[in-house]
Parts: sequence; C-alpha cells; structure tokens
Amino acid sequence: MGYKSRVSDAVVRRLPMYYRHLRELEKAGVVRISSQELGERMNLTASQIRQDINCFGGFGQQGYGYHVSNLKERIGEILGLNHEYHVIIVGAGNIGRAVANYAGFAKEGFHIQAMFDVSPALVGIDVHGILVQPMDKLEAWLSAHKVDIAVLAVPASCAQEICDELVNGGVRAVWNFAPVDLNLPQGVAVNNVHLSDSLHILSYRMNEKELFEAIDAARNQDRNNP
Amino acid sequence: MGYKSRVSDAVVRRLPMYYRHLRELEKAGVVRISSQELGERMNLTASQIRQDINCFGGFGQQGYGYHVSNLKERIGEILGLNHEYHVIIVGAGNIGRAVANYAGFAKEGFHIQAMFDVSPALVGIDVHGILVQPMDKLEAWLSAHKVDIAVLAVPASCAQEICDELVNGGVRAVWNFAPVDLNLPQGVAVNNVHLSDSLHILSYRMNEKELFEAIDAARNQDRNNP
DNA sequence: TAGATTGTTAATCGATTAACAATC
DNA sequence: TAGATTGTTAATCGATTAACAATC
Repeated sequence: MGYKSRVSDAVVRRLPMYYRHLRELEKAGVVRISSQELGERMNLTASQIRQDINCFGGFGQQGYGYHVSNLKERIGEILGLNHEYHVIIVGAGNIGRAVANYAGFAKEGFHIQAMFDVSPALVGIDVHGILVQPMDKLEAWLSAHKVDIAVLAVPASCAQEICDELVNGGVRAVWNFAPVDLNLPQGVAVNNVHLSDSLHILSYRMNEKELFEAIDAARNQDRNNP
Repeated sequence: MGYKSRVSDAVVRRLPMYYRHLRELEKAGVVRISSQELGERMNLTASQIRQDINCFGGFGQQGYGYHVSNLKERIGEILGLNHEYHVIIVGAGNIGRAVANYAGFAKEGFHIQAMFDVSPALVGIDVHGILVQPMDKLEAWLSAHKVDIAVLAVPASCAQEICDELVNGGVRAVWNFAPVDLNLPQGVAVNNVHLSDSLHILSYRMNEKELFEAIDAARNQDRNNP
C-alpha cells in the first residue's frame, strides 16, 4: 500500500535505460548523482526521474542525491537481475542463433539450456555449445525441466501454437521475436522484439516531413477546387 | 494545416501493428472491416483506431468501414514502404549477420548493399551474398554511394563514434542495435532495438508481483516498528 | 430511405512537470 | 546551521475514450 501496486508501462520501459546509464556512470567512477544531472544525461526531467524511482521506494538522500552504485544495484533488483533464469530457445534460425551466441545474457543470469527447431538441416548442429533438438522433443523437455523464459524465434504462422505449448509446459515468460501479437494467459509475461515493426517506424520517421508536405499540398488543392 | 504536422510517438508505434494486422486480414480474404472489428482484433478501442488513422487523412467510408487492401496500402505508403532503400550494415557480428540473412527486408524494399567490420576474422566472409569489408573502407563507401539506412550493430563502446561517421557520410537514418542512446543531429532518423533492455523488461514483468509483495511487507514492518 | 459507421469535437483519464515542504 | 536535493503533493499537459453530427 502507498506504493502503486502496478507500475505504468511508460515507467517500466525506462527502467533498463536507468540501469544502463547508472552502470556507465559507475564504470566511469561517478559516486553520486542528482536527479538533475542524471536527467540532463538521459534527456529526462529531474521530476520524472524522482517520480519513476519513487514507484519502488526512496533510494535517494535529501541534500545529497543518489549513490550511483547503490541505485544501480536496486534497479537491478527491481529488474530481477539478482536471479538466475533457465532459458530455452525455440527456433534456431538467424535470430535464435544470434541470441544463443550472445554471451552477455549468461553473465546477467539468463542461462540457455536448450534449443529446438523443426528443420532437419538445423537439428543436431551446435550453437555456442547448445545442441539443437527436434521440435517434437520440446514437450518432453518442458515436463522434465523447469523453464523460466522461452525465446520464441519461429515464423509467424506457428508462433501462437508453439506459444500455447510453452505455456502449457509451465514457462513463466516468453521473449517473442515472431511478428505477431501473442495471446497469453494472465500470469505469463511476454515482451516482443518486433524487428520489422522497428524498421518500419524508422522508415516512417525518415519520410515524415515529405509525407506531410504531400498531405498538406493535397489538402490545399482540395480547398481550391471544392 | 489541419493535419497535425507531427504525429505522437504512441501513434507511430501502432502504425506497423495496423499494417501487420491488415496484411493478415487481406491474406485471409477479408474485404472490409469496421474500426469496431479491427479494434476487437487488435485490443484497441474503435475510437483510438479512427483517431490514429485520421492523423493522416480519412481513409474510411461512413456506413461501410475501411476497405482492407486499400487501408493496408495507404498505411504502407505512410510507413514509406512504397520506396526503395539502400542499406548498409556496420558490424558483422551475430546481429549484423542475422539482419543480413533475413530475406524479408529486401522484399519490402530495404536492399543491403554492403557490410563492414573491424575484425580480421570477419572481413572477407560472405554473408547472404554480401562481402564483409574492413571498417576503414566505410568512409570511402559513404562518399561513393548514396546510403539511406545504416544498421548499426557494433559494441556500445564505439557506437557513437561510428554513428558520427555515418551521419557525416550522409546517411539519412540509423537502425541502432547497440545498447546506447545515440546523439544525432535533427533530420537524421534513429530507431533502437535494445535487445537487452527488452529482456530486462521481460524479467521485470515476470517478477513484478513478488517484488511488490516484498516492498509491501517491508513497508508494513516499518509501520509497526517506527 | 434507414442503418451503419465514419470523422471530429468534447470529456476523461493518466502521465509528465512544477512546486515545495521535509530532511539530510 | 545553511544549502542542497529528495520525496511527494498539486497543476498541467497530452493521449485516450466517449459522444454525436455528417454522410455513405
């Protein structure tokens, strides 16, 4: 109570950004920082930073500011980075393999235990020390092992179906790279990496000015020839 | 005029989602759809859909709704998907290669022309028909070719520096996979794919309930032992 | 025409910003 | 203590939702 029982998406999306900047500051040897200074660095207002942090408790000190390492550590805990996670990757295509090969995740406690794919061309290959298993071994794996996070890197067409299988198998969270909006039961977390959406947003932004010039021009013409 | 000269981020982020759903509907043979139906499908209110679309003009028809193919086409144009883009990839690591290997982008007009990397182990390899060139060839490439979009898939430590080089070389947009917030001049578009931020958000969400139980418990204890 | 559904204006809600008392 | 800066409440701003007249 007193603490909001649920934190808005806008705040949650900023948490990893805080974590990143605090880690950089710590590495640079900065010991303390005020919300003012952190805001300048991150292009946020000091007010917003204090509001965000106070969703989770008062980690600062009046007249002093925030202790960088301490705040970094607390935000790490808020993000759940003080835990270890069992991760599997479903789909051993480009994305699945790129995630498996990225060593940084293991350092943060995200341990990849297994990989699965339908393609006979991929089954049996070794990716960063993990053997790719056939998809029909997935169900058995899920009953035999506790899986915290499943990385879903399969084509859109089968993403929902496999997602259901993962949820039935007791997975607690799905990191979804398939270009679909998944349906999940309450209590299972999802986060999407929609690469092509991201590229489309980029292409929108690089063309926005011309787009509105065209829209305005058409509008003015309409006004003159009603 | 009349049209907002600038569209809010919240709206822009939904545009690719509309595009995706409309493409699916078109494929499924759906000819027309009302904002009501589309909203149910996408978990948005009908009102919001109509507001979003009307940022760019009235593409519907009273009493009928929206023509699926037509609306898809218009949103595609808004996203700039009616253009062709020259793309280069800087960084031939896991992510750079995964992007290069993804064939879907070329179909949408994003054509990868060149790849660059510092690592001698990667220079000279062929990725999906593209030869990886040494990084010191980047500047010359930029003066000799028009580059619309640069995919930045390099370590955080050198991302800003390379980004500056890209901007000086006339790149119009940067698709950034490095875990940093880049500084770019007005007029150059950026969009970030912060994979580790995304994973951190997932881990936050899967732990949120327990987190607040702990916070509340600590708070109650404080109240009893003031 | 009557019915349906948009485009658009007005009302509400939530997130951001400002202000300031509490306090280190 | 005086100065600085937080934690928190109040004011503002913007995004979402509701309502309804316009119109196909």
